[in-house]
Amino acid sequence: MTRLPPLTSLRAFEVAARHLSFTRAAEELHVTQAAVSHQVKSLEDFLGQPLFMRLTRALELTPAGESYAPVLKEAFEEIERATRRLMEDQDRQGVLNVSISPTILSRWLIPRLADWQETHPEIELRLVSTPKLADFVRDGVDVAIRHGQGVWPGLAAHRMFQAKSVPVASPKLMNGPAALKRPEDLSRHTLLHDLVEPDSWRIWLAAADVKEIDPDRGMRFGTGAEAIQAAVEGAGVALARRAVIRRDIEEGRLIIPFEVPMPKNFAFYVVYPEGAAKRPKVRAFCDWALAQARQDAMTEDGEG
Amino acid sequence: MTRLPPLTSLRAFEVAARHLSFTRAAEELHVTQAAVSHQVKSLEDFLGQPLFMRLTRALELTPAGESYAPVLKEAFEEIERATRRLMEDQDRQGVLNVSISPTILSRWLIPRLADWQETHPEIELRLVSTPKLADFVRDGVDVAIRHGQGVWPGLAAHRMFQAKSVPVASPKLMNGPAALKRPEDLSRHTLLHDLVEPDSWRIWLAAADVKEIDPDRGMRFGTGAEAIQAAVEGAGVALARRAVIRRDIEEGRLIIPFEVPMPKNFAFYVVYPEGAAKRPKVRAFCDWALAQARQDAMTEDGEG
DNA sequence: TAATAGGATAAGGAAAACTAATCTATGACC
DNA sequence: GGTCATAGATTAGTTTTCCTTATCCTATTA
Repeated sequence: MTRLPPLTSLRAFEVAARHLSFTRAAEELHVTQAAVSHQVKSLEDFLGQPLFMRLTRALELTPAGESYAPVLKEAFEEIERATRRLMEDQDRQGVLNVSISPTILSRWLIPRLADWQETHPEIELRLVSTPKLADFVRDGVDVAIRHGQGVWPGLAAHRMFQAKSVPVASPKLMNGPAALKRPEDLSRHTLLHDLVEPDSWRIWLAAADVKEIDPDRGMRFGTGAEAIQAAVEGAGVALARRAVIRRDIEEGRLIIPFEVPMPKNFAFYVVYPEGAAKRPKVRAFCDWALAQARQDAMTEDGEG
Repeated sequence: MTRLPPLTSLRAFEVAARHLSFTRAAEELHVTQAAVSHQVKSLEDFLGQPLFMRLTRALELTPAGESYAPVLKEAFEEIERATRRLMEDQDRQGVLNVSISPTILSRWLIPRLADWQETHPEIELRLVSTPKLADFVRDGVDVAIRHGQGVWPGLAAHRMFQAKSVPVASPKLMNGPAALKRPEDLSRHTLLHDLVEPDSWRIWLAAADVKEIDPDRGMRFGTGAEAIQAAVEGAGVALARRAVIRRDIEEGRLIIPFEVPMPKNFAFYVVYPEGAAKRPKVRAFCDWALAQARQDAMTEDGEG
């Protein structure tokens, strides 16, 4: 099979030909005008002939471009239609697979499930609660709620709410020579990790600007609840969401020795494969979850 | 318009679906098996569903893949057909525009023009002899003969023959305190440049492993012939092809003070836009020029 | 004639794509 | 039933491509 021109440049040309404007093509493609200009130029170089005549405040297609553009338009539309069809077929069954970490499942989603069933009786949620991040394709997951910085390659992410973790420890650890006064004092205590968010200490220590402590040392637990239990028993210092340990604080089993400001983008996100943005069920869940999160923000003010 | 999946991954999937093998798809695309594997995976991630079932020594399309592949095949074939049509339309007129530097035009092409007219009477060559590298699109050039390392982005290049340059100077410069004995001695003489190959001294000095001399200093002339004339008159040291200065050497006007081995890939190349590889006229010229160059190699042995 | 609109261009940086090396699974062969 | 060969997956690192920022250029238009 013959070598095709670079597909990115074909796409840029097709859009530019439709708009007869590099600037507007750039908007459609969510890139800059310079990018489109480059791509079209490189396609012209490949073909060895110009596709546009650059007039003063207008573009015009050359005869070559004139004959080329409609074919490309048709080809890309075909691809687009097929892609959409593929996505929609996935939505035939009334089931939506949601991957979600155990903590946020029990603390956040379960209490709101009644609302979901009321507003979307036709869509049955199938909840996959794994500590590890799900692989969308392999695990057949449609949408997930994840903790992170909002950037996952190939995935679309919408911020729900900030998930600020604070260090918690037994009050016993506040006295003595190793008393927890400043973040640096953590070097003399055991860090309690959980596998649901294995990076939380790394993130926290970076935010606290503590470089001397190896974020990987300490003990590992399956879930956050187990790590917190260990903290209650004085085994070390865990990271926990404020909402989760409110009761323990009030009843004196745990204290928060100190806090540091966390970057805003560490938060919970609704996440799905980029191509799934148009799937009605994914859309429905995403919209619902974000609306719920917005409500939280209003009523609880600074949850998590 | 809806977001399309990454086009590179669509292409990889389409080829893999045709072969039902990542390995063979990789061959067709001139990449490695790992590249295809990655691309297909990323497409599956984008779509949120698998397109292949990986059996043990075979690939099988999932129903989704089954319905997707033929559409893509058709779309890419359409693009391919349109591209070929575009290239062939360029060949309507019986004229081929050739960009070529003045020196090689007079020294190499002109003597062989009769042969071209004999073997390809239907194609009229239009020779564009510019010192500077031609812009294929803007200058309407179909094919060029250029000097370089054989790598130009977006262009296909076929090596014709090596173009080894040697330093030449008047015999007068061989004596006295600044006598030319080793490449380092050039620091005490004027470098004579020409605009046709403005980088030749830079390349030569790099090959000679001389770092102390600024390759840009010296005098500049329009053509190699002028620079050589200046060398004859003792103005400095020029770089010239052996064939060009043979007479001057024999008659004692110039000498070659020393030589250094030059990398093999510095040579003259037949060059055209990648997409033009299938154009009959470009093909014809390219084949002819390469055949001529091969003949040279046999009869002259080490020309240039 | 200054302001504006739209494209071109250069240089540097970010992201995607590719490679090399290695690993895994399984069917074939003796 | 052990060993070999085949084909895809995976990981880490590199290369290439692509994109952006900033600036320039030209022709209109106010």
